[in-house]
Amino acid sequence: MNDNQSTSDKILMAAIDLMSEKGYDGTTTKEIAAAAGVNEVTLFRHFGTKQKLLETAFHRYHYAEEMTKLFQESLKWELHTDLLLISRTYHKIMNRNRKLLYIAQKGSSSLPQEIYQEAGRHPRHLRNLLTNYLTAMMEKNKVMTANPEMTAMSFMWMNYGAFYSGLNAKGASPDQPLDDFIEESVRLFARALTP
Amino acid sequence: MNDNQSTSDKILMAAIDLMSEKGYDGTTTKEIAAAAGVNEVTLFRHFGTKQKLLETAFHRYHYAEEMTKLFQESLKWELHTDLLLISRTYHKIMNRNRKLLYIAQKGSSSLPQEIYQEAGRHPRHLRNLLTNYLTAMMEKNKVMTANPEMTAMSFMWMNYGAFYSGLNAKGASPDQPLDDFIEESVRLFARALTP
DNA sequence: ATATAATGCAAGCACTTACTTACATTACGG
DNA sequence: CCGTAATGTAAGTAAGTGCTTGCATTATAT
Repeated sequence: MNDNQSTSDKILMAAIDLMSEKGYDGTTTKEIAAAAGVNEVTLFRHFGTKQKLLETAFHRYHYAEEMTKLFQESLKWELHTDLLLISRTYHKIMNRNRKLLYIAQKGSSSLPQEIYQEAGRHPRHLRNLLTNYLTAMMEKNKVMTANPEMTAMSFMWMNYGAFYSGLNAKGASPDQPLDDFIEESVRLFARALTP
Repeated sequence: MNDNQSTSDKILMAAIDLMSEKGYDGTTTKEIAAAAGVNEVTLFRHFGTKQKLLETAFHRYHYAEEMTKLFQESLKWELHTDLLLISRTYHKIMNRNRKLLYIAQKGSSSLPQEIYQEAGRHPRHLRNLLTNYLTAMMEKNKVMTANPEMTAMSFMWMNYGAFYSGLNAKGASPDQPLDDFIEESVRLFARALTP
């Protein structure tokens, strides 16, 4: 049981890579083992089951508490500056866990529900934080909107859409278009919400 | 070959229903036949292959020319009114083909590329139409933005995100939250872009 | 009423997949 | 250097999958 860290990791990484491209059902244990440069039996000795293998991978999906901390500590209560920071952090987190999110998105009939819950946690959390922020800004007379929750949703969905439409799909892509989008969209929201 | 329309349709509908939930790989031909109330052999006699069955289903994905016609005929050159119409039409089209889009989104290693292309056609098309519209509105001094293409993308991704996050996932849902979102988000964009 | 086409049924085939077992080989720390 | 743990190799199992075949049954149209 004293896992050779390196071997387990190689298998996990290979599984994540393949499954994020071909889905859980479409990826075989033989493929994973081959991609990891390891015998298929070793895979089963480490994880017992294909499903447990993926669950282990998702366990490493450490939900970033970054967002909570950001909302507690780093906000300047200046709309444009804050939205920019929020959007950039959002994409950083999503990007870091991109492959796992893709796996959850593709889904499968034989996948434990826990995985989908984990994948949906971050967006729901952000929606709440953002709604509260906008409400507080309204009380400071620094934001004007008829419906802070819907405004928060709009901002979230815009970034969600940008992420899943593969804006930053390539591995070490230059990220320039992403930055352009973030700046332009934040400018738009700031202008719309400023009283 | 003179297909009994009703039988073929039952099979196609069952396939779309199941695959949109469990993915192409996760759905068996036996299941499809059972859900259609038909013998599995009948399925193969009609479509020959599981893959050809899905391709036939996608052939019914009649890409709505509605959008093009809308941009040619129905625009009032009044920002708020036009964005509202565009957003509503977008969600109408997406919703009509929701299940097929879900199948493409889940994907599979053994799915013909044609299917993904078809699924991506509508968003790309809308982006172009919307960019051109915003540019024209700028020339009329009715819209102000530094980057019409990015603005179009932002609007598109926002609606794309709202759609895929399952805002309207339930079959005959009341659609009230969707309407709320559309109105609030259009108001926001109109305010941001009005000079 | 009879020919023709569409469907059902039972069985099976060829192949893949997740997973197992038994045994040989290597790596490695005390 | 030796014992133990980790890995490789080969073979196989049980179940599931897409798909086929042969034949019986039902519907439909002329």
